[in-house]
Order: sequence, then C-alpha cells, then structure tokens
Amino acid sequence: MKAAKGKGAARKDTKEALKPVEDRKVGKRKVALKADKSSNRQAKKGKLAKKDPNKPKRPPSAFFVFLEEFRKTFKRDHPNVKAVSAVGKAGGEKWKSLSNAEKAPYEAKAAKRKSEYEKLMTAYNKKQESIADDGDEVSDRLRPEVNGQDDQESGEVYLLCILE
DNA sequence: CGAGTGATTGTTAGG
DNA sequence: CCTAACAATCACTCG
Repeated sequence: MKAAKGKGAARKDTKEALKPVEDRKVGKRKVALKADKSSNRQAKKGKLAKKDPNKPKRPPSAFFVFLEEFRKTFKRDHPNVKAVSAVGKAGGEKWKSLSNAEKAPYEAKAAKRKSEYEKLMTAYNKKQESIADDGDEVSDRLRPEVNGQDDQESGEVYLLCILE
C-alpha cells in the first residue's frame, strides 16, 4: 500500500519534469526500513490488529514538545522551507544542543503527557471491557479523571525547581 | 481523493 | 534486555 513505494522509478521520471521544492527527496530510508526485519511485534498479520475507536495515541516525547515549538520558529526563519525533514533535522540538531536544564521543561511536559496517557489507557482499558460486556454505548464508563490534576502546574514548576 | 512518505528523537510496550 | 513501531508535521506522490 505504501503509495510512494516505487519512488525509485517515479523519482527518475518526475525528477526533471517536476521540482516543486529544493528538497522533496521522496525516496530515502525511514522507519519502514525497520519493518523489514520486524518480527511483526505489532502484528498487522491480519485479524490480530483490532482497530480501537479511541485508541489513545502515545504522548509526544520531550523532543516532540520541543519540536512543536521549534517548528514555528523554524518556519518563521525559513518560510521557504516546506520540508518536514528539514525541520526534523534542524530540530534534532538543536535538541542535542540543549542542556538538561533547557530540556527540563519539555521533559516535564512529556512527563505530564505520560500521566494523561496512563489515564487514557485506563479509560480505554475500561471501555474495552465495557464494550465486551455490553457491546453498546458506554459513555458513562469513559470518564478519565483528568480534573484531579489541578496542581499539575505546580508539579512542573517544582520539577523545574529541583532540576535547576 | 486518500493514504503514505520523508526526518528527527523519545517513549512505550511486548517478546 | 532489546528491538522496533509510532508519536507530529506538511508538501508532495502514486494509485
């Protein structure tokens, strides 16, 4: 299904005809490459992969939190660059440049994200159970108590404090 | 029209 | 313990 799987041939063709941006390198290597030797950990073998309605997406790591902000900056400085890879590389490089203290706030947010993720997982977990039990709508069950995080900000500040 | 890709690193979870 | 998938982003590309 990988649309651009045949990039090799496609690139050769479009190379001279099309050239929208300077770096539209649509053909290199990426995570898909890992799938090569993958033992099907997630197993898309077929029926095993059950799609969940509200599958909680994984929380963005500290790097992603930083990247989110970095993207804006990068685009402001380089409005011409429209390549995600460019931002990725630049962001990665910058990220390594950051000190622990600078990464601290991002890590703090990442930690917070993880907390919510765990809650989502709990709610998601329950929902799965509920569905199996009832098999009908169970919105009541899906109630992640995220409200109990009133002191989350304090936690962040505290984290920064101790890290600083 | 849509799903997929590229690139970065971190995190997560299963084997 | 280790490995690999997957998280956001956005223009682009093939089917």
